[in-house]
Amino acid sequence: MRKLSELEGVSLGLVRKHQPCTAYRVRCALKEAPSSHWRASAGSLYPLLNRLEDEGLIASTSDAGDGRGRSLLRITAAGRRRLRNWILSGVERKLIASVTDPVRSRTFFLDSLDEKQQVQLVEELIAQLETYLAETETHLANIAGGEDRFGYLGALGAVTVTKARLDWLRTVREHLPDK
Amino acid sequence: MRKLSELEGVSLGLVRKHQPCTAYRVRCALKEAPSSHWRASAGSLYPLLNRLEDEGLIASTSDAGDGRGRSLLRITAAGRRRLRNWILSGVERKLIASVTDPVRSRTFFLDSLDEKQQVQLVEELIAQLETYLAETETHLANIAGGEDRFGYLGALGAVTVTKARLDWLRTVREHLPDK
DNA sequence: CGATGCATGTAAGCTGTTACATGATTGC
DNA sequence: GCAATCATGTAACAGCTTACATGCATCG
Repeated sequence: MRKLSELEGVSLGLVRKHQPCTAYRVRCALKEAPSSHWRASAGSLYPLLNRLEDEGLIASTSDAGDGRGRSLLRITAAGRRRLRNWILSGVERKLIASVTDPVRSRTFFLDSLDEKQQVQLVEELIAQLETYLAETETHLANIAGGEDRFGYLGALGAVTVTKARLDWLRTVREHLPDK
Repeated sequence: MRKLSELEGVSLGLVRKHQPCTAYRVRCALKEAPSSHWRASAGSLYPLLNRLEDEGLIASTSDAGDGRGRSLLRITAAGRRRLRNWILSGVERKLIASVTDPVRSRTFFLDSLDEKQQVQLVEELIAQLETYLAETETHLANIAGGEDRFGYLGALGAVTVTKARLDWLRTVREHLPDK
């Protein structure tokens, strides 16, 4: 039984959460959250969902009441088992440590810039991260009080981590000379 | 002038930091930090560095004193310009927001598990993250006091974010029933 | 009746991985 | 002399992206 990729796991979970729903709906769900890493391009999602259907993890029924040839997706019993399996696979060391951050990657080489540029860049990054933090907080506020407890907790994670990144960037700023 | 990929930017920065050094040395540098996302497989790095050389961003001189056919890499003036360019590209919204976290992705669908499994998984994740945090802290302590200021600040970022993820996971635990 | 959104898909490409293969050097 | 490390590379594939293409539905 092959391992599900990250996008496959997330997509399967979203089908379960929104079922019955179209593939298009899953795409939108992937794009809704500001913290979502996925571009959820049509080019990845449609073949991916077809693959999951071929493996019997989701089932589709064509919607007779709609002329757009759309099909409604549902997770199957086998799909639920595989989803649980995918969730439990999250304890692997490799996954725990695989948090990427392009901002942090660049910080390592900040001494390539002269001091004036360093200050300018870091301050700009702080401003951008503040905007992004506000977006994640708004999103969190929007889903607060809803019935999706774990959706809320996930969004809370995005806010918490963004705050930490911002704190850290401010520390970096303090290590640079004043203007 | 094509855009450098993340790994290209990081590799170019590492050549600059460790020059003159072998490609193998760059690979090791990528694997040293516990927070490094990159597997830095030979299959990606060697072709990548050859590409950077073809574009004149790094220069190699074969080491006559070594029979292993190894070559020593240095960054060129054009390479330094491109590296600065890559660092400054970090302010793009797309990059700011592209922080992936497989643990968080899975949290969204935790209601697929029964409560007992939820508690067990989250506690296991907390334990794993604690171990990982200890690794990043050890690494930070190892490079503290060295002359690489931004290397230290980058590693500090990894520790800060890991602490935040752990805090958040403990909050998730509190939302689950007691044992 | 035209713009926007819903809905699905293909083709080509980018960026990285794993697995395999080779050989020299160094230290015990 | 044998194992571990240094050193470089190729082939196949995985996973996702962008760009393109198509067409119906809905609302003003």
